[in-house]
Parts: sequence; C-alpha cells; structure tokens
Amino acid sequence: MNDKIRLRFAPSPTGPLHIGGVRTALYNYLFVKKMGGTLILRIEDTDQERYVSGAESYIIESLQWLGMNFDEGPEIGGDFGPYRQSERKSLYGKYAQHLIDNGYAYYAFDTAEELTAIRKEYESRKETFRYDGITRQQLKNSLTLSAEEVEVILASGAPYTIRLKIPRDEEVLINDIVRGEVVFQTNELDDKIMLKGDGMPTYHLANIVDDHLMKISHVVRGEEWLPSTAHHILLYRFLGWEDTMPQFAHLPLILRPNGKGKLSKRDGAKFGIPVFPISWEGENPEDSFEGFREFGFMPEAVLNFLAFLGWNPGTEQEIFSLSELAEAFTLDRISKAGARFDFEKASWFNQQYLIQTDNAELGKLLKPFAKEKGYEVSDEYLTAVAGMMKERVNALPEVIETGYYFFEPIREYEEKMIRKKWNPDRKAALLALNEQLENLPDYQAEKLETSTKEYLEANSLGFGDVFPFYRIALSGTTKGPALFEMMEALGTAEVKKRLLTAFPAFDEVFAKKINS
RNA sequence: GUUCCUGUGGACGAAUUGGUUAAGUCACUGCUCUUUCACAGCAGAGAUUACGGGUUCGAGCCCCGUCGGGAAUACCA
Repeated sequence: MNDKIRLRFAPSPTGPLHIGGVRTALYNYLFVKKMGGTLILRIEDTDQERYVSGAESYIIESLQWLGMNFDEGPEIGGDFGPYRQSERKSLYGKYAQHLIDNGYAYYAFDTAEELTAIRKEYESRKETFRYDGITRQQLKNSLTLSAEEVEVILASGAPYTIRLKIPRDEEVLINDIVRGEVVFQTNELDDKIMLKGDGMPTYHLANIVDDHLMKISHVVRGEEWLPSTAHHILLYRFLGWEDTMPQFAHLPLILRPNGKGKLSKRDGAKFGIPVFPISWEGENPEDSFEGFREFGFMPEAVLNFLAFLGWNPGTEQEIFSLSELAEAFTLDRISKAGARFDFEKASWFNQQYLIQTDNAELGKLLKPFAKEKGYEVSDEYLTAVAGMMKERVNALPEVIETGYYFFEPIREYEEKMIRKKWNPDRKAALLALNEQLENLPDYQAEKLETSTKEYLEANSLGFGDVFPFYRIALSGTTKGPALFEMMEALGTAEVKKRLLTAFPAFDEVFAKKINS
C-alpha cells in the first residue's frame, strides 16, 4: 500500500451521475489501483439549492454496479472524515478568515440582485462584467468601505461574502499532467467567492481545503475545471500549502455523438442512447432516465468502453478486464482532445463481453428483462436461449426482443422464402421427418442433425427443401440460431404445434402467389 | 466579446518523442466458413496528418499566423 497516493472522486449530489462523471471516477480508480493507493469518495454538497435527495445513494449504487470500490467515503468511513462537505461546514470558516487576515481576501457586501443588475447593464453594452481588481474598487466591499463601516455592517448581522483578492500583474503557472504547462494572467481572473452568504464555502474553497486536509496527491477531474485551476493554485499559495499541492490532470471532454458540444443529460433522449450508468427516477418524466444497465449492458463492457474514451494503452489489445485496465493505465497516455461518444462502439464492446460470458450467467441477467415482458420460464431455458442468441445481439434486451419466438407464438412469417419455394406438397415430407425426429430416444441438437441427414439422404432430398420452412415455422424468420438447437430448446410438442400452425399460413401465401 | 484547451480516413485513435512506406479497432464493402443470420478468418475501400508560412538534410511531431471545434466566464459544482 502506497499511502502517498491518495485520490478522490468528488461528485456533487445534484442529480444522477452522468457518464462523464463515471469516466472521471474510473480514471481515478485505475490510477489508484495501478499505484496501490487510496481512493476516496467525497460528496460535494455545498449547494443546498441544487441538492437532490437520492442523488448520493444513486452515485453509490452506480459505482457499486460498475464494480468500483472505494477505500474511504461517507458510508465506508475513514480517518479523514466526515466525507460530506455539508458536515464539514464548520471547518472552512477559519481558512476564509486566514485569507482575510493575511490580505488575500475581503468581505463583499453587494447583494446578488445588485450584481445581476450590473451584469445586465454590462451585457446591454455587449460587455461581460467581472468582479476583479478593477471593478472591485467601485463596489461595496471591505476594500472600498472604511474599517468602521465594515465593522458596523458585520455587527449588524447582514449577509456578506468573502472574495479572493486576486493580485494584479502576475502569472500563474499550471503544470498539468495531461496538458503540460498552462499559463494564466491574474489580470484575467475574477475575485471568486470563497464563502457564500449562507456561510457555506464555494466549491473552490471547500475543494482546496478538503484536498489538503485529506492529503490528496492527484486531482484527476474534467477539463471544465481547467480555467479555475489558476484560482486553486493561488489558494494553495495563500493558505501556505503550495509545497504539498496535489498534481493536476484534466481529462478531455466527452462529446456528443454528432460532435457538437459536450455530452449532456438530455442527449440520452435526443439520440436514444444511455448517458447514465443506471436508471434515475426524476420528479417528472423528462427528468427520468434509463441507464446502461437498463439498456442491457454489462458493467465490465461499460467500463472498458469508457476507459478508451480519452485513453489507450498504445497496444492493439482492446478488451480489458477492470484489473487489466488498472495494470495498463497511466495518466500520461490520456489524450488531450475531446472524444466523441460513439454508441456503436459501446455496443461492440458489450457484444464482446456477452460472447465471452458464461451462458448460465447470461441466463440470470436475462431474467429481469424476460419478467418485464411477462415471460415465465425456467433458468435453464433462459440459459439455452442466451447461448443461442448472444452472438447475434449487442445487448441483453435484444435477446428477448428479436428472440421473442422463444417465449410466445410467431407473430409474423417472413413471406419471401415461402413465396419463392413453398409448395403444399412439402408438408408430407416435413411431417414425416418431424415424426422420425420425435421418436428419437434423445431430442438433442446433434442427434437431430444426424437423423435429419439420414432422412434427407434416404428420401433424396436436399437441405434447401426442408430447412428454410422448418426454420420459418419455428421462428418466423430465416435468420437466427442453428435450427437443431432451437428444436432442442423448444421441445417436441412445441415444434409439432408450430409446424401445424405454420402450414395453413404457408399455404395462404402460396395461394396468393398462384392467384396473382 | 475575453481567457484557456484542442484539431491525424466517417468514429476512436497509434506513430521508438524530429528519421523517410501514417498502425490497429469500430462502422462500411466483398470473399471464406455456415441450412439462414451472426460469430470468426481473409481481403478491400477510405488521409495532401484543418489551412498557410517558417526552422531543419529531414516536420503529423518544433515555431508563427489563419480557420474550425470545445470549455470557462454564477453567492453551481
């Protein structure tokens, strides 16, 4: 165990965990496993207005389903808790005070309404307002007001915020593991709020304080944080923690399937694809989503797919178990450009996992999907169906959908082949063959095949004379699993029944053909 | 608008870090196998490495500019 390597995944419980967040969690997880470090789950719930109950348990359930285990966290415990920022509220004040006392921050008394009014005014002039080293001189804060005035306001109990006092004319250098050196000019930075009017810290303060207190060694997070990293570095400096500052790695964005913009929650519905790990019940239908799990994806496949969205091992291997990923993973092979979310590729990964998964296991996974459709069948039967169908589908529900004929009567017979080759005279041969097969001591795929071959030979018939019709009678389509395997699964009685129901339908097609 | 990030076939992306013929996978097309579909195997098509300059014996890789894409710009994270 390397106790110097400590990473955290720090989602905020404002809704379901989006697939980009899952990838961030995954990269944190992989690096920790690779290095033998510690992985921490920290809930960043400093915004009570956007807080959504159930989001935290959703996050934990998702992570569990995916098989990513954490070493420290709200439910798990650990020596650096509590792991919810709301429960750490009392901690942050003294650091904000430290900033004030050392001249790195100041009190600001502008109300939210006043600020939005100013922003609007700037906007009407096609400018963007920024609370910074220039504009703060015109605003209501402890830098412009006299010490006495500030005393009075503070004593009155009126709400205030604490803002970071960004120095003028300096450069802040970020040394990012994936981006290299990035330089920001402090004159371009705004005086970000550290402590909000309600006494809660903002992300920026809480994040830095907690990362320091929790001895975080590496911050692996999304690219959207890169612009505020300069503020974070300044904070480490002002708090006197610069020498133990974590290393940063900013992950590339995940882009929408059409390449325009970053993948968002609503893209799931828009493109008919999952963008969440598991389903989420929102307050109304448009806030509810199905996840990869409900789409019938295997967690290993989702992880494997996600791992390759912005990273690759540099070898030709593509199928990796979670532990193999951890073994191969390095931060420096993370790519810089945003990666497009390609659902077809995700499906391919899933199919690969489906194929390599044991049939009995798949049968078990299939059960809830079968139940949903009202199919009550044995585990053995589901296992057999899974075995026959897994190479032919991308996701589990498809087994039930395209293989519906394993569970209910044929809905429709594919007419093309019937029209082309069917002749009512063939009934006799099919029936005779079927009778021969029914009387076999063992109604099993291989036996059925040899027996059929014997029959065909004895009656000088070809495969094409009986096969297509047998197949259509049993499944309604010319596509699908091997015929004899289907027969074995269906059983003699069902096969016979399907044959007899099919014949009138075939004849009808034949009659239509003659009459036209 | 401003700041920052980014740009290799349709998609993901490789290229011993400046060394000559730009991998591989997904998707697409064809062939083989197969009673069908799929899987698998083989083959094919698809790229002036966004564009323009520069440095160099040599540039996908370094520098400058242009253009495109993205993110940030909240008392949200």
